Amino acid sequence: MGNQKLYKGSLQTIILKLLESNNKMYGYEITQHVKKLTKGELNITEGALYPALHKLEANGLLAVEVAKVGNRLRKYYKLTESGTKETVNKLEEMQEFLKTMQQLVNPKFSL
Amino acid sequence: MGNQKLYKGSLQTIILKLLESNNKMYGYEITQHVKKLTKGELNITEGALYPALHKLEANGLLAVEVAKVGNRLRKYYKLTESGTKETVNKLEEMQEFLKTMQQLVNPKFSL
DNA sequence: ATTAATGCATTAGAATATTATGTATATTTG
DNA sequence: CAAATATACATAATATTCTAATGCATTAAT
Repeated sequence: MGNQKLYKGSLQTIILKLLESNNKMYGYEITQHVKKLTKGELNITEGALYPALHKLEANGLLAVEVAKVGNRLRKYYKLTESGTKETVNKLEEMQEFLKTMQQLVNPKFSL
Repeated sequence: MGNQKLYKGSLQTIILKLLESNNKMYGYEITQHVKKLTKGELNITEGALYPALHKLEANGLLAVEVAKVGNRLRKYYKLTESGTKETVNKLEEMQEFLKTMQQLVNPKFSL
């Protein structure tokens, strides 16, 4: 790793995209999913994840559904209607960002 | 804009890449260059730029060369040897990051 | 002559993350 | 079966990095 800081600012978008694809997920599941998807490159820490989830919930983009599995608590998050719309925006912004950054650092171009 | 926060963490890399391409640049020049290159999408503020430049300098990646243009002060920054090496690393990390993020948000894939 | 642009810089505050810590249950392994 | 690891939530202290605001001074444009 070492480039963790590049991911700063993209956590919300990542969470929203995951929930768009998977309908509902719980916190721990998200961290493991992302770890696997990125082959260990991105490790979401709890200190980042839970505040992010709570904020998205407070902003009305996510809804919570508590489930009891065995004797353990699990909080499933899913997109609200508003969250689904916002996901589209955030993904567009991300694509725009990636395109721009790609241009900026492309070794083929002299800036 | 609105997606400025996505650029968080990538400023150093952007600066290094610009200096790799242009040999030497001064602060204001960097902001204008980036603004133009990104068609106004990324506006580097002074409060972000100067601390970043000073930090890169303190870390030995940049060297300063003061010039007087007319009656005005100008500080040209250029890569040191160590800075040139670090630029390669940072650009590799950035490419890795962009690739990973691209996968994460690619609408073709269900995560 | 006033405004906008150029050029440096710092400070207060916000946002976002890392690291450490806390609590508790469930599973694996020696 | 005991200990370690994994699962699952969460918060607090701290660090980093940025925006917004402010400040100073020179130069160009209207």
